[in-house]
Amino acid sequence: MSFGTPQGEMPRQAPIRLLIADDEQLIRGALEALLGLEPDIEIVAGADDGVMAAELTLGLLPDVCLLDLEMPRADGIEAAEKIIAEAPEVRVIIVTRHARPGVLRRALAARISGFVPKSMPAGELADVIRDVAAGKRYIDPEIAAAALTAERCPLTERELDVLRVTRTSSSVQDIAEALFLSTGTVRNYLSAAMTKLGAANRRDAAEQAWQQGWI
Amino acid sequence: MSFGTPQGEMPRQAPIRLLIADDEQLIRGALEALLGLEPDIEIVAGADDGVMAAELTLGLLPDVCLLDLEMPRADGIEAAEKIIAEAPEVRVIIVTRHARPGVLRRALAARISGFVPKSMPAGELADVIRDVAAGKRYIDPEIAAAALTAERCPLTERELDVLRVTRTSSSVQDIAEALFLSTGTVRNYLSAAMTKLGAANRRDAAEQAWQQGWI
DNA sequence: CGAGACCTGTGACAAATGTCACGGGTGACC
DNA sequence: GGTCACCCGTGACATTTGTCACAGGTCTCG
Repeated sequence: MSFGTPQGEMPRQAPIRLLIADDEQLIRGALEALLGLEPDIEIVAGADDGVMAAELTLGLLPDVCLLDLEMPRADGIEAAEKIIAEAPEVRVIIVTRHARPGVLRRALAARISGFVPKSMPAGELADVIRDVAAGKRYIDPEIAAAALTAERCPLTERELDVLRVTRTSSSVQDIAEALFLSTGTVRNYLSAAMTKLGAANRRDAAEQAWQQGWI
Repeated sequence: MSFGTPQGEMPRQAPIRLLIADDEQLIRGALEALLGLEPDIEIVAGADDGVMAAELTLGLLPDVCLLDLEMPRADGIEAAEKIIAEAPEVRVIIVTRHARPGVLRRALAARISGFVPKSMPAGELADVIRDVAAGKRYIDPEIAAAALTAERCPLTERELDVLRVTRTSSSVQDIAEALFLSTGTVRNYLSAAMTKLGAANRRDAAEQAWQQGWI
């Protein structure tokens, strides 16, 4: 378009090399179309899941990775951890549908550079990518505020374990077997968690903990 | 681009007028970018939810509506029902993340013209839109096969009602109050549904019925 | 060392849940 | 008219779940 002619006060010589990971092909293709319109962004690869995203990233070393949070095999944060551990110069942006406060904390702990919800206007995404490529950070202000006002987790490690399994088990018996505990112990943990969270039953408690991003 | 010059054997005079509804702005914007690249497609509006989609459609009368299934206020099928009832000449395509067999049946009953999963390659979407605009139908073959092999619902109307409420209520008492029934009756319906579905508890039964698209 | 938090377990109890048998009512279909 | 499916309810029963008190173990911190 502009034959590389500098336009702004700080022109970037090479285009920003971008990798996009999203398990929904339609969405990934649409994002590629959206960002492909930007002259200073070059899409170098697309990935279907977290494992593939990490592998491609470590091979191609793009400037920026756009990772969906919900993906098979490895979620966006797991992929980000692997990427940043082995190629810390790559900047990672997490995109998510349901932004839970605790997830942002997990993402920040993984040292990601950007965190945006899918509710963000499409026109702003390219600017976020440019900021991140330039070494800045971008955290969605709504989610950041929610994460700051959210109280920290009152549950113990074991209570969290039990709630985690609760989400996929139907009976206390199942939970106990999965964790190699007696049913009585499981019920004690569940009762404690329910009391702390003010939940009426274990499923509500597990749902609350999930919403908060604690599990 | 082509100044209206016929290019194919059956050139369409005017571009296809398209409305896109998706509650996630980023996705909607990306789809607009993707489809905006097609010279024969003109995006006339975007909507954030099902109610807004129906209102805009009835006002603008686009050729084709692309509706996300999961939306606030009214889901894609509810919006499609309203649109097709009042403006049957508008073609509707439903796009969905989790394609459950029963949902396809509901969508077909609403007389939609297209049904595509978000796992579809982005490049094919424009072709589907063209086919649909030309009066054809496009149903994703995977989902169609699943819908044909899926057995039909063994549950009675009332059992389905109870399972529907079960998904959002925590106790039998709540379900009974929501449906103006006695708790005993609710437990009987639940027991019957659980037996028919081979579920261990009411939540599993509700989950199964949901997965099948029966509720 | 003592206090306190956490992990794990038991036993007892009340409430919620699921199962079963049974009753009466309606409406459709043969 | 009889049969059948469905709707709605009751009552009795076993199981599951949630609550509570308590107890022994580890580990950390002052």
